[in-house]
Amino acid sequence: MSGRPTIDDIARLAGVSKATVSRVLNHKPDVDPATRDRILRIVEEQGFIRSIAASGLAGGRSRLIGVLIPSFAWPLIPDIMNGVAEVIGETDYELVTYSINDRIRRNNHVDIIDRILATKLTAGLLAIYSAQPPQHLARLHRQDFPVVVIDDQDPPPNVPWVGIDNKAAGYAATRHLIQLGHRRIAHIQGPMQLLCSHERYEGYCQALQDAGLPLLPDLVLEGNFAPTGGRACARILFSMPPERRPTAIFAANDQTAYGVLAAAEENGIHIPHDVALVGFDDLASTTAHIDIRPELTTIRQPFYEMGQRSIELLLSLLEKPRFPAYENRWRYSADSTGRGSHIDEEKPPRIYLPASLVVRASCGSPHPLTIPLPPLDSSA
Amino acid sequence: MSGRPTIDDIARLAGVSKATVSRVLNHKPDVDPATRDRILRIVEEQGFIRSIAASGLAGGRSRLIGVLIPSFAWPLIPDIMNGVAEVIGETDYELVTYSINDRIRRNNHVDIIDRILATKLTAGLLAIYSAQPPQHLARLHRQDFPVVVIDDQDPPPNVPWVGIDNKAAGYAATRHLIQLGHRRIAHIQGPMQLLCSHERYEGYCQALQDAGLPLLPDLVLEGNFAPTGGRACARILFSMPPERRPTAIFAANDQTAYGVLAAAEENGIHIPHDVALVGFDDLASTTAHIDIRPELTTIRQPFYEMGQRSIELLLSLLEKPRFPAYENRWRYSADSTGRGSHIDEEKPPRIYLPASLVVRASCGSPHPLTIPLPPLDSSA
DNA sequence: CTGTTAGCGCATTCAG
DNA sequence: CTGAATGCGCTAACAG
Repeated sequence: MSGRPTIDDIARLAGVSKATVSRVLNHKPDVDPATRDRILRIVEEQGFIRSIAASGLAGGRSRLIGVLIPSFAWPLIPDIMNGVAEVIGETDYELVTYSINDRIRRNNHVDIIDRILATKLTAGLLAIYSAQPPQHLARLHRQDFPVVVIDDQDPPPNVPWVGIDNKAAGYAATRHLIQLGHRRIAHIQGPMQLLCSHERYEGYCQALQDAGLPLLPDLVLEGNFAPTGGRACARILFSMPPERRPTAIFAANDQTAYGVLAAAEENGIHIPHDVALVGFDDLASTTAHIDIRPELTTIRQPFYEMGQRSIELLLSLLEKPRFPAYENRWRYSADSTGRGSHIDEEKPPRIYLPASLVVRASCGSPHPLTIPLPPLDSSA
Repeated sequence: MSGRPTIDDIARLAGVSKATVSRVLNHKPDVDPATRDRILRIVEEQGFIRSIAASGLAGGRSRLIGVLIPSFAWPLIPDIMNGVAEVIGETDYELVTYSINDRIRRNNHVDIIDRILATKLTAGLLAIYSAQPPQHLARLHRQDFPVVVIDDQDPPPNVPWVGIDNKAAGYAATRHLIQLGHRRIAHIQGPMQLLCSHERYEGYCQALQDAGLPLLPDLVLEGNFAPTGGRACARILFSMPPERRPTAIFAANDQTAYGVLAAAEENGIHIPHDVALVGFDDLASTTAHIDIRPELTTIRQPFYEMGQRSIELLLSLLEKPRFPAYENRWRYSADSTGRGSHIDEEKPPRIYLPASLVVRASCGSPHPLTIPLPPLDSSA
């Protein structure tokens, strides 16, 4: 008892065997309520926290959750991670972060996924927006390693996934501009290697079509999800003769829209007076720290909730009894093509979170307004 | 050998005892070079990575590094963490992130520091910009728990620390404006609970004094390190009668400067023509993702390097032989007041990294220009 | 320089 | 419902 208390100390103090203490700590049902309470009280008094390393080793199941992120500088990460951290903070799990580094890891025969598997350090993995080929994740999943994917570009079938309906959101953004009376609506896409870029574009096309508007190829340009791309594309659009120039732009994300704003200023184009602008993402961590004028009408992705839900889902994969499944907590849409995966018997592994349209000044709205998107309406 | 190889498998394949394998893995010097190579080859072939949990348990020294961050959304974090992750990626250590959540943790009798100590999960801690009272960190340090602090508001004496010389940087920013010919230079401070806000302000005062300029109290306002504060303060400054209005503003960080830009636009004030503006930080993760016009003249803090150096320092605290100390790699300035701490015999635990002045359009410079700051010249 | 022996702190059998 | 025994995978003393 010189250092921190160990489970033996607690057992001694409680007058029980350490096996019983262990049972209580692991939420086993078959313990006498009285002794359970006594043990918990002593645990509390002593400030006892059991060693994650030891219990992981002994039980074969660690209480560390891995989070794989492309880069800490990817703007979505802070928002998502705050949600992740909030849920983890309520549990006795901790977070191990793996980031995909530009530079080579020391042992470059073994990639990160191998490393995650080989160290057997973490009990499960949350993969955020992975730039890794999804097959790697599929491999993990196939090996019965619990994985949840957030917004991956093309989630392997049956890998649990949390995200939004990008097509519906693209549809809503475009429809908003149409309802404002715009007829020449441009779209600056995200990088077309990403599935979400395609989906948002599909929503754009669908909205035009549903409104009987023509899809004008000149008004669709591929950006890069960064201001540089938005700026370059907007310059092209703004240099068009007035009669062909768009009166509104749907940018595939906010950063692209920032580039559009810069280009507009260069060209003496006033937003929203001359051109209306809609973005996509509405990151809390960004909007709190910069001061973009005019404020952007945009699609808000619920990143914080994505973080929460994805960790909750992962935890339920790890310990169903403690962290019950979410049958009724969210809307989900089943991928019914699964065959053979052990996850098949589960509820479908795709969780769609509701996005919303946030109307602000860049479309001419005097007062901000948040409009929830309707449930998966227009999805083909 | 059905699952992942274990150290026994390697030992068997190499025809040695597992103790020897362990010695090799732990970089012990006393192993026959030939067998060492053979073992390493087999380790490589098998893709063997030893369990962090088990080796931590057995050796009493884990290979997990804790990183304590206030919030993932704090803008400095991505830049720093990328540097941290790069160094960690070269080692066999992994990162455990602890973030200070607004909400209560489940067991709120035990704060995060206690938790970090109690789980004995991590071998050391990097505390970034902690909003926690520094005494907590001092407690860790006193318990011989290896800690390194980045840019903490008031680092306890003798706790290893990595950062910049804020006073010198504030001095350089202000002097730049003076050299441009400005005489009425305002300063929008950071929140004055933070030490760095005081230091930057001191640099500002010193620069004015050295130039024989009066310190005008009306021109010093306290912001909050966010655009809202910058905007509010700038409105006050811009509403002053022309003869008292500043011709230049030194904002204590870039986010504050963004607020100034917004206020300028509101008031029809042109930057840099009417008012020159200097910021502070120059975060790579921010500038890459937004498109602020005009581009900000600012002080660049080497956050990526801070991340790298702080982890290297922490690693050297943990394993001096493997990760040698940094006697000659950086300039440092000793805090010679230490008494009794075991770190005393070490090289001084304060590492000052060089900042630089980045000249851009917000001061009227047509072309960006980076000027390294001179070594700790003007520090009192 | 190397093998043998004991645990690290805990979860999990298996009896009772 | 509970205690005693066994071992997770690895490192750290020991001897040799």
